[in-house]
Amino acid sequence: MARSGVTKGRDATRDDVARLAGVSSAVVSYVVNDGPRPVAAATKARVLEAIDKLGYRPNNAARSLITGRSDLIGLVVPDVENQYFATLAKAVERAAAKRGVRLVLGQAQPDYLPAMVESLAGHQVDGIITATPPPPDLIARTGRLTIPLVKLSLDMSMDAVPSLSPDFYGGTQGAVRHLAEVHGHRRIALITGGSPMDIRERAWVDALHGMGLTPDCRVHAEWSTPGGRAAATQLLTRYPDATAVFVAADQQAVGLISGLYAAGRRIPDDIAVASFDGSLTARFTVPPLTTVGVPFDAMAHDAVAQVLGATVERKVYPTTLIIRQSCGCPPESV
Amino acid sequence: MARSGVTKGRDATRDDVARLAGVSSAVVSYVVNDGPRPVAAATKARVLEAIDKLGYRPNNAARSLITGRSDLIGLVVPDVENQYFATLAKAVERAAAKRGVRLVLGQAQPDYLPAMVESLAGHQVDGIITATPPPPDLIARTGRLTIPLVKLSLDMSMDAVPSLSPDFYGGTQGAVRHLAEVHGHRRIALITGGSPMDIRERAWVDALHGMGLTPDCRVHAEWSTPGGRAAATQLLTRYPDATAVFVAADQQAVGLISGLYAAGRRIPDDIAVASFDGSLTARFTVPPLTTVGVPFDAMAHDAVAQVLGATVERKVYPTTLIIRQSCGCPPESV
DNA sequence: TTGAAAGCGATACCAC
DNA sequence: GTGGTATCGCTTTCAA
Repeated sequence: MARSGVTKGRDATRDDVARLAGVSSAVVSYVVNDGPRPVAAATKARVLEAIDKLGYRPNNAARSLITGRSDLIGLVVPDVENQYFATLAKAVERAAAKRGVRLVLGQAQPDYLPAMVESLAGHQVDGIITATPPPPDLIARTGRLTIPLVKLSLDMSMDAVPSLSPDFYGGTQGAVRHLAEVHGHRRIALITGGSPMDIRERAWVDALHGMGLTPDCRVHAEWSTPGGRAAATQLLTRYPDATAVFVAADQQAVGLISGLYAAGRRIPDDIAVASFDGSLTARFTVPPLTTVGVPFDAMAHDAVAQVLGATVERKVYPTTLIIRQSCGCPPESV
Repeated sequence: MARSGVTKGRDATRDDVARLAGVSSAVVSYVVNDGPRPVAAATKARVLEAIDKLGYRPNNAARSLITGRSDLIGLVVPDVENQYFATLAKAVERAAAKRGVRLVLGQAQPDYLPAMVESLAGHQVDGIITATPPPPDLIARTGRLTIPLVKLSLDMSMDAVPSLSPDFYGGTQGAVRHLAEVHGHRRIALITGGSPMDIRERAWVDALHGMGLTPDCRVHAEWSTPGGRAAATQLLTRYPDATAVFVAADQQAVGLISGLYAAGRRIPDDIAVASFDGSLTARFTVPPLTTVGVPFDAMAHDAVAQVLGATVERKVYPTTLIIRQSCGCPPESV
């Protein structure tokens, strides 16, 4: 059978290297880890040569067993196919790689999160970052949890789990105001997937109230592109007089645009759209989507640092309104 | 500091459980693994109770050390943010989870693949699935490679690595023929990111030749949405008379559509588009994209099975042409 | 049906 | 500067 590579039976171990180099296994360890004891240059060279010749590669399981660290962190998302989580995963993987840590990716809906956490913990990950909202009884359901857990890009809630998230409130308000103040819309609908009154919904309500408008056109839909597509129908049926929409996630906005287009509506002429996330896809919709940009890299960086021991605790990241054309701004206005 | 969960110092070990249950640690093992020796029902109950009370969770690193298996497999992609790889990652994660295996996700360009493989191997993954094309000297550059490696959704090439891929050739031909035979196009351009003459390019050439047409409008671009966007300009400049395009990847098609739209072209009226991948996003472009559907789940399932020991070797998966409107077909033709 | 004990591969402390 | 060696948590023969 054509297994790949040269199959030399069992991998070389540290003892093999020690034997070939004519040193003790401890020395091999010192060389591999640059410490904790010094090694003579000549000895070191011999060891390195042996390592190379044998194709020796330290066994992380063994190392992990004794050090208690695995250089693995877990990331849980509901669905990586969703562009938003894909972007998050990319950022987290990059941030982890920069620290020499590998990412174990798990997909789980909230219900299954406790089991997923258990599973990852069993694999000795050094920490877990979750973009899937933890059920209230997470801790109860996972026995004692001795490994760091941090929520990434989720509404902050009352649970004890540290949380890193974009400024949902401020970002949303900025976008809604842009629609009203720059483009003069008075009937600005909301599409969200949030549980009753997530932060974005609250921000939309407050923003409209603040401008003397009435927050009465809202439709809830799945946090996904098909969900946004379905929302288009709802919107058109229930609020035919809305002239603008704020969508809580780019993914939904993509579906919304598709639905609006299918219904013969023009964006932004018939209806203006602004959204939240600043995902890659928003640059390439037709027309390009005005959206609230989220600092994925900074958040991912801090999330990794946090589960790995630094203490960031909870933090809110500033967003930036990315103006494109779905809101009614001209093409070259950037 | 507000670390999450109850921190009870060190996790409970199998010995703790044994002590509490008043049995030997071997018995705990028998219970946890349902073998290899039988355990009396009463004893088992006591052990289970102790496990539960202590929140005991087997240490995978230790287990891996002795069994040689880690229940971890590696997946390498160039970029998970790219919708195509996100879809692949989702499918592979699901397939792995079904077998009780977790996924270690790595992002690496071809150049860095050998190092990534080394790193994953160090983490004792049971096998590696790569959607990043291996450089020709992968084996040479990774020392001996004793772990299963399989290429997923990549052109088959001459290297020794087993490969699972969609029917790039047949799928492409089908789409190109559809453009010509159903819609009557005679000038069908190609946009691809392939190295000189990837399979899709060859299929496009052959298909056109087979119909007495000339394959002379081709533009190469990055395998990404921005790449597709850039390709739009190229296409319009160099081949203004092309009335249809076949795009080698949905990602590029999304960018192309965006670029065409920005240039004031109507799809499919001014120019028809068909693409390859059948990704989620293709359903929601404006207009919806006609694309060659790839059986992601079947491929992912087999890839996991293969790296885990079953022997599928190499295989080509049939594709299906998903007719939507970018090619010129009517909305309700499905 | 249960227990004792030998490792799996690597780290790090303690002598030399 | 280098070499023994106990130890990490678990699986699995082998005896009892």
